[in-house]
Amino acid sequence: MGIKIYNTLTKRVEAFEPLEPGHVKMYVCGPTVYDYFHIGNARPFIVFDVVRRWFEYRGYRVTFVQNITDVDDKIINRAAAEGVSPQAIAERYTQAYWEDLERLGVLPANYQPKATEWIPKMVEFVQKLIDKGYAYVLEGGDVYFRVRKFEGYGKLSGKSLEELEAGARVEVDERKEDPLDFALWKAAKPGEPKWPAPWGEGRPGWHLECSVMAMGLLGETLDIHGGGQDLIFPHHENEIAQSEAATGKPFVRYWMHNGLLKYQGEKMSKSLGNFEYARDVVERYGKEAVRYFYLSKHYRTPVNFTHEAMEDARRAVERVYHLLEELDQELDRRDGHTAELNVEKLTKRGRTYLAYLERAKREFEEHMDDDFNTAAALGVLFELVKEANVFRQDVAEEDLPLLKRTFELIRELGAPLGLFQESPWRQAHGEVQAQLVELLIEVRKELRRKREYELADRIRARLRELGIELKDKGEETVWSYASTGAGVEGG
RNA sequence: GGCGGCGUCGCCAAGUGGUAAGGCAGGGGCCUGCAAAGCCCUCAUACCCCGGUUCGAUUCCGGGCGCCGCCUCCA
Repeated sequence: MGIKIYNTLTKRVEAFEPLEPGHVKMYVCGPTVYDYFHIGNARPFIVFDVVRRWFEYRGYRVTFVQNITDVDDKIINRAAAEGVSPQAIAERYTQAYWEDLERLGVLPANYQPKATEWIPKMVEFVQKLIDKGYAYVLEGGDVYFRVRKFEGYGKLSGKSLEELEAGARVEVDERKEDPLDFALWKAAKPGEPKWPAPWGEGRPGWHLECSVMAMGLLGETLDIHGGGQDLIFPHHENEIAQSEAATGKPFVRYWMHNGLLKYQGEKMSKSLGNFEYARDVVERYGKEAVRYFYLSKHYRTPVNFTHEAMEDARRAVERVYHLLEELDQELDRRDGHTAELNVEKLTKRGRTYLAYLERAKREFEEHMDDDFNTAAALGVLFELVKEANVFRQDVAEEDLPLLKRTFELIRELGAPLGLFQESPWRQAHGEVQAQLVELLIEVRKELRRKREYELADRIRARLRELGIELKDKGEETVWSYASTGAGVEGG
């Protein structure tokens, strides 16, 4: 039935058809590298990471571009404040950006172009707009885009020129032909980074880079362009104007915008000062809790950040890992890892359960296809966890392959969400350590047999302090790495 | 003021024209030497309010109220 997407441009959910069959070309606005990104900034990174993974899950080839804005007022200001070069700031935070994405489990984009590496292309692009009469040069060397000349300005944000004019704030630059016009090129000021251009040295305006790099890497018409809702106006509106003015072709076919993160009821924002760095939140709750936190909501709705919610998310993720661990160890105990699934041999109960597994998978996929409804999909996944927990209580020998199938299915469905792929078990921490733990379990088993509970409990308590959790099941004991703090993440 | 979004259990959050998934928290029980995990039972009868359409609306329409975002750099 295919993937459906809510398109900001049409304000409707539409069936997705890529321009080139089987190949999705998507672009998402990346960071301005002047600081670590905050937990709110992490939302689009995670959301579009999942969009990308879902297309791949569905068999599409995806070319995903995410830019890095490494020349900008904020970088220049920060550099001045620290007394270092803008380049040094940009390099430092570009590096940090990559590190943080990795910590969030976000797959790297296929292309991560830096604005400073595309300046000549941008200059060409501006020249083209000037030649076509869509842009004009002011005396000092600033170049502006002539908004009124572009028919359809406002189609993305739903704004009319009249409204915009009425709402226009006091305009600093009186030399502009029209208050609505926006900067394509900023003339160099003393001490600022600058590049040569036919109309004078300077640097590109913010909107310009996205258009130039997106079209440079993906072609004149993109399938998908994404970003936060706060970018709809003016950023994306301006991108459309300049791109379509230059090429005469539709710039983007599906515009996707994620909702924003609130913090204590207000928008989380650097300028308001009410934010927490993504890296700190990941450190505290683990990457999967952060991903779960976002994915348990629809990507277009606003969400409120609280530590309670992060803690809940952490526990929810833990619940799934507990099941995986139980399944794995049950398979170990009963030599079930190699058993082949053969429907003929299953018990009646097993067949019913298998049918359920298949239905769950289908429902999960349908929800994901429906405008990436990760919240509903996760609902299906947790229902599966529940059913699996019931099923595994009493499994006939013939049905053992279903335990394996359950384990695999959770991994399979978790993969496009970037969840449940970790190994919180022994292999994540090395064989020797695992054998040591098992040795202690052996000793403790003996102690319990002798009813020397005091010592047995001390072993359990001390291991707990080391992040290793023991759970007794009658005579046997299963163990896992505890997930408080960084535990589940393999810490 | 203009544009857009949102208002579902204590908290988070899907969803549907025929009385509502899931997670977290809570209560009772089973299991256990104890614990942890798990299981079973329980946990929305005004789905913001008021009208309307309908045999029937939380779901559609209209009007309110409240909250949020954008209109300025911002994911």
